[in-house]
Amino acid sequence: MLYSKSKIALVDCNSFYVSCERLFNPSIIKRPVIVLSSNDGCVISRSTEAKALDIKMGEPYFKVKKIVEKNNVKVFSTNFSLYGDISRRVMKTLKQFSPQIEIYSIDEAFLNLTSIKDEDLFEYGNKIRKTILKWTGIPTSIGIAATKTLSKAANYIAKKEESGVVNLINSKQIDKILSGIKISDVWGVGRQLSKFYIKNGINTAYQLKNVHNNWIKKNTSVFGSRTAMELKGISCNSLETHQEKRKNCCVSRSFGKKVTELEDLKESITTHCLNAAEKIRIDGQTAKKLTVFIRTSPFQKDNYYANAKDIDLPVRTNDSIELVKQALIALKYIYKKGYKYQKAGIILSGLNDTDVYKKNLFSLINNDEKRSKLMKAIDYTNIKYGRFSLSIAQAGLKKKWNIKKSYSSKIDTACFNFLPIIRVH
DNA sequence: TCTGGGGTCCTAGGACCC
DNA sequence: TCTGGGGTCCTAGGACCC
Repeated sequence: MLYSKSKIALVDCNSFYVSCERLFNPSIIKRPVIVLSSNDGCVISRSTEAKALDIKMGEPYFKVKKIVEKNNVKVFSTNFSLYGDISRRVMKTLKQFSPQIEIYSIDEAFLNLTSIKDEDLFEYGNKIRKTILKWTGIPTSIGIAATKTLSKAANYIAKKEESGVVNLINSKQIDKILSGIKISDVWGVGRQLSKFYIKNGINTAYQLKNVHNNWIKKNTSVFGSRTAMELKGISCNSLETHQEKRKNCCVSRSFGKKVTELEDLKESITTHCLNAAEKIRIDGQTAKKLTVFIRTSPFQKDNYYANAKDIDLPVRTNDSIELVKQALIALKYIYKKGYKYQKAGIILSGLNDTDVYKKNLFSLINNDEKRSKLMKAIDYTNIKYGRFSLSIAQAGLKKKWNIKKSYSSKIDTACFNFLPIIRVH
């Protein structure tokens, strides 16, 4: 008989971006708060109070503006460097509770709690929660179960419970809890699968758990059957405790206002390319292929245009200057006059460690070394003196296409001026 | 007027080989 | 007129995640 003894906790930060903003602005703790995506486009984080006002996740900001104004909702533009920094603090704290941790996203992590006794799990979850709150100020919810999918489900329920912790190990409530979870809310079941399941009379997590294996295997992908198995308590997704390096690196942005000129597109592609190149250099990687893409707004059906161009790099590289050169060649291939462009981006792919770097016949050895030193100098300067202290002229200085950011808290955790002030009398 | 960004994995089908 | 069979590798596109 298959029996899984593993105990996995999913720790998930509540309304993470909102909680980060609240750290530096306690006056908004009880108020409805939302955080917007890049360009102030969509709602990507909502406080409980904002959820209660029926502001939906992912909704375009202009559609909820009325609710926002009427209810005095506090609005923030994204501040990703802040969220990244707080995230690192949370994860560092979590590691103390289990060295076997998989950082799953900026605001959640799976922990292996197999070494904790069953009867102590709930209390242990509580302790994790309290410590994270005390040390970082971030509220969390914790779901504990035998598989990742079940711990996700437990977490989903924990979000709604006062205690913030739900433990399904040895629980007699599992089936009851799964009955209360809509099929579309199951981890791994997206839009398409939901539609398919509902068509076949499967409406809850509990029903999916009880569907016969053969039917699942015949009608869905391995993905589908893994999810169903995990609901039964049989682990199919193991904990990935060491972080793999990324395989692709994409940097893209929508424009603050529509762009028509090649010159502006060149500036933005150059800027994105420099960012992407810096990212892969930091990870010690080089790219084999580069893709540039541009498109008009997909919501504007008339005169829509989207295109992408791949370039196989003659030599795998992370050299900004070489990458920009190739990116601009790619851009010229796909640029067409007469369109109002909404977004542009670049993808570096086929990433590999720099030491796998194989010089081929076309590489000029001396030049490579000089360039590599130059890149190191650029990265060092930009880390020390701030982003874009050193750039190349093609990236432009005016950047009139640059993104909108009207509601930024401008908090920078690397800057003393933003430290909260505590007055002691 | 205004609709994010960055990832991963799976699969089908084509290219290629013997 | 008749046009194999089986295997691997690669990639684009779809689906999913946060």
